[in-house]
Amino acid sequence: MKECSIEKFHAQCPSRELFDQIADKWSMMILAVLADGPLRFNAIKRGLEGITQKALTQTLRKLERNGIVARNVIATSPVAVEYEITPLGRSLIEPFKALYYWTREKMPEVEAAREAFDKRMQESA
Amino acid sequence: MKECSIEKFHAQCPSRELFDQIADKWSMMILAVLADGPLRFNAIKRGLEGITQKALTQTLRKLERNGIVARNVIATSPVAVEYEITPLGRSLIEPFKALYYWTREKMPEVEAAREAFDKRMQESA
DNA sequence: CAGAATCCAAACCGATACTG
DNA sequence: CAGTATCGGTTTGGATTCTG
Repeated sequence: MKECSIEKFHAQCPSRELFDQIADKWSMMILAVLADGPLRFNAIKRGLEGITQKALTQTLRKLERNGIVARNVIATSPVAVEYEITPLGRSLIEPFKALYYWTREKMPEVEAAREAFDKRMQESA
Repeated sequence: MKECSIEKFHAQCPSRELFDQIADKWSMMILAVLADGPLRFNAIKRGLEGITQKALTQTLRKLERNGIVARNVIATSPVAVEYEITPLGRSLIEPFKALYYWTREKMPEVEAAREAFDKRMQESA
């Protein structure tokens, strides 16, 4: 594996590959939803409007594989499964929150930029 | 538009929609590459191994529309186009860097988790 | 409840060719 | 140089159905 820096991202860089995996919207949102404590499958689903069962399952598996969430099966009937953030996953919350708060704070500026852009495009068309 | 909090992401929440747009790997990587100063199209491309011209164009347009990068056409022959981070975009670098450094720092833990997970899967199969 | 399996449409993706 | 346009191929995503 090649090494890589923040200035130059090699396709084979292991950090970059991990970056690709965690930097998707559902991963971030699931972590946010789990931040306050463990939740069961359908509880997570309820917290993430718009996610399908399939996408949730896939993303949870990915997070589990990367050691970011833990999957605990509780042997009741019917079985309950609860998902919990690991300590590793917890260390990821701070960076994610900063990003999320950025979007809330900068929304007005972004909206203005979009309007200006769309107007420019419209004029040149 | 519905409001939403970090605990509950509504599908129509404007912050969430913005979040979806910026939280993709190429956006983050382009910003990192531009962090030290403006670069021209092909220079950015050289910094991002694996990106296609199409993906780069699309991502740059998206970033431009959201006010994160500025596109400056320099009227030479042939024309030169340089991309530059805006102040708004610059405010996004800190959160992104934190995320990137996380991947570098936690890589060993993640690798270990993956091996353990794959072993569990293999055993149950 | 917590998924797995399946199917189909839609989005995306890279490769190629072309342009001012 | 900095793109646009196009075209299969593949992946993705949603909806639905089924199960221990």
